Amino acid sequence: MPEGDAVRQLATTFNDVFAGSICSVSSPQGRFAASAARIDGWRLETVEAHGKHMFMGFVEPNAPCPSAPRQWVHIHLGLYGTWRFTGDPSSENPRHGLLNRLQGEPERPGPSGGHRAQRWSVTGSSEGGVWTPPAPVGQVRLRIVIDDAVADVSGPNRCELISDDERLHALAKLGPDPLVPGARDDTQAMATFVGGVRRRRRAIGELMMDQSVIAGVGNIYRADILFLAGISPMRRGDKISKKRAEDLWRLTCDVMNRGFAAGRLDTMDPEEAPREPIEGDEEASRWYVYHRTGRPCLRCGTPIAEKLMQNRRLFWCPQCQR
DNA sequence: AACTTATGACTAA
DNA sequence: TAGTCCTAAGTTG
Repeated sequence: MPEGDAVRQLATTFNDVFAGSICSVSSPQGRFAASAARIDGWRLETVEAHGKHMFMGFVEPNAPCPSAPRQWVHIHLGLYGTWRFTGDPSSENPRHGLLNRLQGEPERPGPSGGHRAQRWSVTGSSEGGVWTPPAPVGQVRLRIVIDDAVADVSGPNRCELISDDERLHALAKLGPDPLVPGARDDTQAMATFVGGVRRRRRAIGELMMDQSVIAGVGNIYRADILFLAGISPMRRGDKISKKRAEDLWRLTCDVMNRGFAAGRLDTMDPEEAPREPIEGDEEASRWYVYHRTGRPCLRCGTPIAEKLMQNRRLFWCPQCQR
């Protein structure tokens, strides 16, 4: 159940642990079997994230020319897709910062840090120096196995094998991604977002979830970022000033990058979090308004409101957001 | 066993 | 706006 920060984390994990390796690709569940067979034994070259979409680029290991076309596995996890990872406990592959960490090494800072929200375990059987991953659990659409790690995805909304052109076509439908490095100060990206908002009469609460306006924002971020921006989710895009829209872009970059760096979708500024957990309001230490219907706003005490917007639950503070 | 919920997005009407 | 798709976990009976 990811928003853009989690998808970018997943891409980072794949680049850290799986990229460069020859992969056994299969579909234990069967629904991706034909496509999996086409790239079984290929090398995973690179993994890219844009918004909630992930593209895994595979190349033939003995491709005749270095610029041979890739085949991309295009994954969109949707509402409840998940990846599960398992690593060989005896692996000493230095790429596995993650595995090292799970075996007790201190956290590694930097851009590759923070995989905490991912489901990793270190297990499987080893005989004669050959690691065998555990059997897939549940409905595994796609399994990718390398020498000392396995990744299983279940429940993806989309899982398809596509060409370079098809990938570009998918990317063309997406708005700017606030998690692309440098996005905050990318005047082009900001202008695209600001234009996408101010050109429309639709409510900003809907526009923030529209992946063609801004890619990667989901139901938690839209609620809490609009709270932090002090903007009512019902305000029409064309009724938002240029300056407010620009501030909203920078705020979104800041908040989502914090979530990405932390490996956890928390929007709360630690300074503002309640000093002690509030009975029956556990969300209050993570989020300002998300999932806090009827609870007092952390800033003004007004009960948090809820209504359905585009069939998703929307939360906001009627006092703080105008 | 049935029902509800979830950080999503598409299509038809 | 309603229906559809994808899956697992939690709650209710």
